[in-house]
Amino acid sequence: MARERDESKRLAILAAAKRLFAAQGFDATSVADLSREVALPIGTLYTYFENKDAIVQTLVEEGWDSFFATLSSVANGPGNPEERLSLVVYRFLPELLSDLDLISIILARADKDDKLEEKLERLGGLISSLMAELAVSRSLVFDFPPRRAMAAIGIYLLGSIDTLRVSRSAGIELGAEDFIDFICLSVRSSFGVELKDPSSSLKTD
Amino acid sequence: MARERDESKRLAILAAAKRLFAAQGFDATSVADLSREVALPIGTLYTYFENKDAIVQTLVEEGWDSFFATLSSVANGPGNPEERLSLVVYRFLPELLSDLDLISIILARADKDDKLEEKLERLGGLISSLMAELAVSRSLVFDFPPRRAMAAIGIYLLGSIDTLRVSRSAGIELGAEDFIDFICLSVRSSFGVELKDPSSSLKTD
Amino acid sequence: MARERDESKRLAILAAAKRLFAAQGFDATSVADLSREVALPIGTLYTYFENKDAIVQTLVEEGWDSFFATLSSVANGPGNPEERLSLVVYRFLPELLSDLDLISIILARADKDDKLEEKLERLGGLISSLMAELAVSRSLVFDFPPRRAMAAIGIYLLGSIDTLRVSRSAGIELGAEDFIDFICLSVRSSFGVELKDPSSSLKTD
Amino acid sequence: MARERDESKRLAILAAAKRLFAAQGFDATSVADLSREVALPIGTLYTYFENKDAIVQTLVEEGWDSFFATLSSVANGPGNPEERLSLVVYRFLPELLSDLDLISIILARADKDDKLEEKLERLGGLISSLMAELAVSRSLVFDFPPRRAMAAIGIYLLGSIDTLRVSRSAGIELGAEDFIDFICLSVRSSFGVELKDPSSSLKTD
DNA sequence: AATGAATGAGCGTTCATTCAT
DNA sequence: AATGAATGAACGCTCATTCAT
Repeated sequence: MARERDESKRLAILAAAKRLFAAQGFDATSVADLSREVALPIGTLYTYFENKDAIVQTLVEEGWDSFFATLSSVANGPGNPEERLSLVVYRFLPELLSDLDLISIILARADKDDKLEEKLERLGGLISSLMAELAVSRSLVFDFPPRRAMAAIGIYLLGSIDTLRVSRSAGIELGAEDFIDFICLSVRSSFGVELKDPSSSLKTD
Repeated sequence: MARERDESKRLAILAAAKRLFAAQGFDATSVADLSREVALPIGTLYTYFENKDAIVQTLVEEGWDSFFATLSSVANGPGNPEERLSLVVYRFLPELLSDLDLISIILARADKDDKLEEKLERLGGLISSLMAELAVSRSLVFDFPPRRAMAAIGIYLLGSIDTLRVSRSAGIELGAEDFIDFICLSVRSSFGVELKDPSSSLKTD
Repeated sequence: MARERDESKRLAILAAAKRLFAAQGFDATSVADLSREVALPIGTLYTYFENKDAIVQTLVEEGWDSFFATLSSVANGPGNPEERLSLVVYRFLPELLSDLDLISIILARADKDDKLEEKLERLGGLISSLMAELAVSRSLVFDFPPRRAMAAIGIYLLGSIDTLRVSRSAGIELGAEDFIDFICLSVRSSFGVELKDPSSSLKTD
Repeated sequence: MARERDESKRLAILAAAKRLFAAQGFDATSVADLSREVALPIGTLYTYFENKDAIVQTLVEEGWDSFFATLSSVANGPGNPEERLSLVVYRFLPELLSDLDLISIILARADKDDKLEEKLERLGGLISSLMAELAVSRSLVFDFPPRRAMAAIGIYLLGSIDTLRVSRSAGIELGAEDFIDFICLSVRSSFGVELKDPSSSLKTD
């Protein structure tokens, strides 16, 4: 039998692509660069991916899948709405911000993603329904029509991501905790909900 | 080389470049594309700009200059801090968001901008000092250490910009007013300051 | 390498190659295309043939062998010269024209065939000697020096083949019978010999 | 002003392409080969032709145009039908056969030519109407239904061309005069028309 | 013996920049 | 000064063949 297709090579290609595409951009990265980075001949890259575009697309799709998996396990998981919102902020957001390379690529290629609307709707839906549950549990009337909800989610999420990205480019040291800090502040002053870090809650009470 | 003779041609090149770079990206736009779009021979482009990169750089620099001019005239202008903050939100932000092409380019090339840190500091400084004035005038103690201020400004500004950009790519219709609406809401609940549209204030009082 | 084990696989490869090489050309057909068409792994093709070129060469050689077998059985067979010439036209020519794929390949690769001269001489010899017999039996003096004979045979044979091939490309519906019809006409007016379809001759006399 | 587009370069490219495409085939000739043969950098070839395919297409189209120009000037020219048919055979056919490289390419790419039907109809029309005139002038009733006429023209024309091509590949020395000789013989025995070489007719009468 | 992943030279094409005019 | 044809390195990708399994 001939050699088996080697998943570790596929993953190595994706990892190298993530590094290079984030660092220098998709167009500025040649397949030859990629082949050098991953230490595999050019032809081999084409054994694992149909073309250069398929590499970014896989990166983006698997990235969203992973983010969605974390987000929905947290947003639809057990616990009351406050706890789940805390998890979104203290678990999901740091995971998101930890993969700055991937989100740089996702943002840079948003305009080429033809399932983007679907993804945003899904993302918006998950967070909106969590907010709605929170409103019900608190007997509050949140005045959040869809457009305002969309704007709010976008601003907090994309704002955190992009500020992190840009500040890193500028050599300014901001970290995930700075955004979490600000979002908690905003949530408290807007909704009167105090989000607590679930990992430290074990100790406090 | 680069002998600026006819300002209208120079501006036409920049305008065409803004359109094309925003629509298809810097790398995907050839100098020949640009020459076709602006209906000027390739050689002429090189009379006005040293090379392709100098075109984006000029676009980015003049864009920031224009944004700064508006922002500082408003932030350092006459009126009390509340009024000036209102102008930032109701005058500066719409101007910023109206030039989506330019900010797409600025964001996409942030990582190549070697004066980015300086710009962000200047931007942060302008807004931070306005916030500080607001605190003094209101006798409030805003707990806004530099990192939190940076995060806040980044989130609102970049969040608005990028949400607008991404939503447009996804075919979702959000407009500047949705972001203004959300930011006013946030400012009110965080600082207790009610921002009013200055254009309508003429009539109310 | 090239260990002929399973004759049916070898034939399947040749049949698939004939189809693809005729339809898209030798250079435009990849070994991978061929492997897909014949539903056999690439490696297996190399078990049956040393390389891609050996496949066309085999196709061409076996094609000529088959044509020669038919032609010489008919030209050297029983019957008087008129009957045998009729068989050449009514039996051999239709067989030749029925395998348009093969003759397309043979013609397209004529310039790479290093036994071409030998083949043409053999072909010319078979037909020339039949014509000579016909002359003797009719007590005619055919003025057919070798060059004229060569030209005549080439024109009728290659002319029929190529006109059929080209007309098919152009979507014009010409069939073997049109060429037989014309050749019979030419033979009658040139040599005064009436060629009759041997299959119908059973009935007529 | 910049350099002017240089027609002599365009022609040099076409001439080199004719040589190489005829000698080794279109697919087997790389653009780099062509650039070497014509002693012009690769990029320059793309200044004159959109792509490799456009080069053959130009070659084929301009080739047909030239053939048609000769053929129609001769077939529709002055003189009685016999004289004009003589010119077709003694003027047009030698011109056709003299450019063996070009006709090799035309034949090899017939299946990619999407105006082939149109060309064949035009060619068939020119010759058919000349034959019809000949019939009228001779008060003969030629029994040439379209399919038979098509077959006849194809056989003589393509047969001559392809026999010449193949015989040259095989190292057999046949020349245009051999085909002219055979065609005159066929015309005489089929139609009773004696074709005379127009260049020698000056002397004979 | 049978396989199909691996390979890398070579393909057709592009394009930022130069420079003869 | 203004031009656009010229350039050639570099691009993304293919594929006949090999060889580890």
